[in-house]
Formats: sequence, structure tokens, C-alpha cells
Amino acid sequence: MSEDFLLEMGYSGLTGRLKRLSDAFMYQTRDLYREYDEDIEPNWHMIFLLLQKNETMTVTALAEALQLSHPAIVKLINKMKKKGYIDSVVDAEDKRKYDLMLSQKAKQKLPKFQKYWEAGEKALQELLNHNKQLLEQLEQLEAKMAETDFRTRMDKLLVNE
Amino acid sequence: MSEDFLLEMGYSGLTGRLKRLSDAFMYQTRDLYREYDEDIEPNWHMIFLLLQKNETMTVTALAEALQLSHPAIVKLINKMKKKGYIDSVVDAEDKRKYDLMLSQKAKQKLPKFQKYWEAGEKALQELLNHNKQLLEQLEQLEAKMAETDFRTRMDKLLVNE
DNA sequence: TAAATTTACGTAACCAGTTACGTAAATGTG
DNA sequence: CACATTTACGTAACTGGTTACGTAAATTTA
Repeated sequence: MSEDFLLEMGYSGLTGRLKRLSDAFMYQTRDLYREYDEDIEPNWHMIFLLLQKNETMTVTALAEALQLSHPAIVKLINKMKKKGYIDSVVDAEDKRKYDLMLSQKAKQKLPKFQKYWEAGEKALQELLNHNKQLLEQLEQLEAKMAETDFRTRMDKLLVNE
Repeated sequence: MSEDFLLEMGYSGLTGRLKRLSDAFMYQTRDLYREYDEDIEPNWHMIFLLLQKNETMTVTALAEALQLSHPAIVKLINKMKKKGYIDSVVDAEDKRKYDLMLSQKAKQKLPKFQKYWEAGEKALQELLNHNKQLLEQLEQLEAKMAETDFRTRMDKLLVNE
């Protein structure tokens, strides 16, 4: 038996391999943060960047930008608040909304965090042989999924069989 | 603001995009199974295939073949047992081990399941434009990660800075 | 302007993984 | 052969997502 069954399985193994890879990146990044005693999580990265770029954003705006569900953002934000990285105020014009922004602590720590993020980016570039082929392939796949998603394609294939 | 921040972020967005993609495949496949009233989960696919190929396997053997932790396999297997797809007997020679195998129900349902899996494979081929470039790119990435993982590469880059 | 609808956010319950720890069986060793 | 070590599996607690449902504020509409 081979050492990696998913690799053997060609197309059918793809989804599992994507999962394994994304998990590996996440766990390894988290390990590194812990080793360096930083109380941040890997998936906060993009939240930090978005709030750095946009000053204030709402839960919904973050969810759209990252294409996650709003409860996912709520969970993230609550943890970041608990650690003191996020401040929020009720929106003046729409009391349903919270305007989220980086705290002083976050702004102060950002330069340090940036070093980790840069290291991550460089490590990724190494892993991808400094070319964007994988990125481009993924972009094509994402575009195709946006046209007609996996579910719908399976459905059609099952019906037309 | 762009509609997809991760896409904008190049290398840094990659890990999030892998996560999104693998989640999308999983959720959409699960939806399809539910629509067709099949009480199976997406991640059982490879377990079914492995047990079809190998007759009996232990928890550890499955974990190695799929490169998952053993508790992950235990959880999977318990659910599959609960649904009656897996039988297990204590190994005759080593009482710590369970020999896992497909139940009669599983064997009988396999041809039906195979149709879903084939549809999934075809849908994936469509999404990949019937070429294996993405698979190959991923394989290279996996090989590089096996050489020196992401964590170690980040570490080096941080130290040498 | 009153009522219906939509939007923003929160909560609960679920699924998929992980690491850390514990126990019992098998194996290695003095 | 007794004891120490390793291996196989199980359980608990955690992270990261999801969908489904509820509530309050804003907006639309009759």
C-alpha cells in the first residue's frame, strides 16, 4: 500500500488534499505564534489587514470581504476583543451595526506581527518555487466554481446519467 | 473595496483560499447527499475505498493511509459504525487492534455510492478543465512541504532576519 | 403612518480536524 | 522472567468553520 492514498486517487483525492494542506498551514502557523509567545491566531491575519486598510468595518463587511459567514466573524472578533486587539462602538446612524476598529494595543503590535506575516509570505513563495502557477490554477478553479458550483455540477451529472 | 480580499492578497491569501475551497467541496457534497437522502458524509469516501481495496484495516493503518491523526479516524469510524457501515472484530493476534471491515449493508450500498463518487470526480474534472495542472502544482507543494515544512521555513526566515 | 419586510448581529447545535493525556496489550531488555 | 518501553486505541478539550433560528433596528410599502 502506498504511503499516501489521496495522492493515488487523482481527482477524487483532491478535496482531501486541499483540506490537509490548509490545515497544515493553520496548525503550523499557530505553533509558531505559540513558540514565539504571541497571543494571536492565524486566521486573524486578514482581519488585521482589513482593519488596517479600512479604519472601521462592520461584521457584515468583514464577512463579505473574506467570504465567510457572519457567525464565523462574530466568533473571531469576540476572541480578538477578549485579547484587546479590537474596539467597537455602536454605529451612530444604524444602531444594529458595530463599527469595529483596531485598538491601540493592536496598532502598537502591528509592526511586530508584520514580521511574522512577511516570513509566512516568503516561506510560501519558497514552497511555490517563486511562481504563481498554483495561485493562477486556483483562481481558475474559483472562477469556475463561481459560474456553476460543484454541487450543481454533480447534480447535473447524476440526473443525465 | 474588492469583493474578494484574499484574492487581492496574493501569497498571503493562499492559505485562506485553500480553506475556503476545501470547505466548499465538503459542504456542497454533504448537501447533495442529504438532498438524495443518503446517510453518508463526504469524508467517508476514502474510508470506503480503502476498506473495499484492503478487506480489513486497523485504525492506525487508516490514519497512515489518509495522513490523519488516529483520533480523527476513531471519530469517523464510530459514526460509520453507528450507521451500520462498518463492522469490527478484535484482532486475533493483537488484542489492542480492531480489524475494521465493510458491513454487508455497506457492500450492498457501494454501487449506489459509487455513482455519487463518479459524479464528483467528473464535476471536479470539469472544474479543472480536464487537465491535471492543479494536481501537479499541489503535488510539488506537498513534496516541498515534506522536505521542509512551512513552520520550519518561517522559523528560519525570522531568525535570519 | 402603521404594518410588513429586510438587514445586522447574536446564539445554539453541529461537523471536521487537532493536541494532550490515559490505559492496556505487546515487545524489548537486563 | 520481571520490568521498562513502545504501540494501539480511546477520551477530553480546543480551533475553525457551517446552518438554523431569534431579535431588534431600519427600510419599504400600502
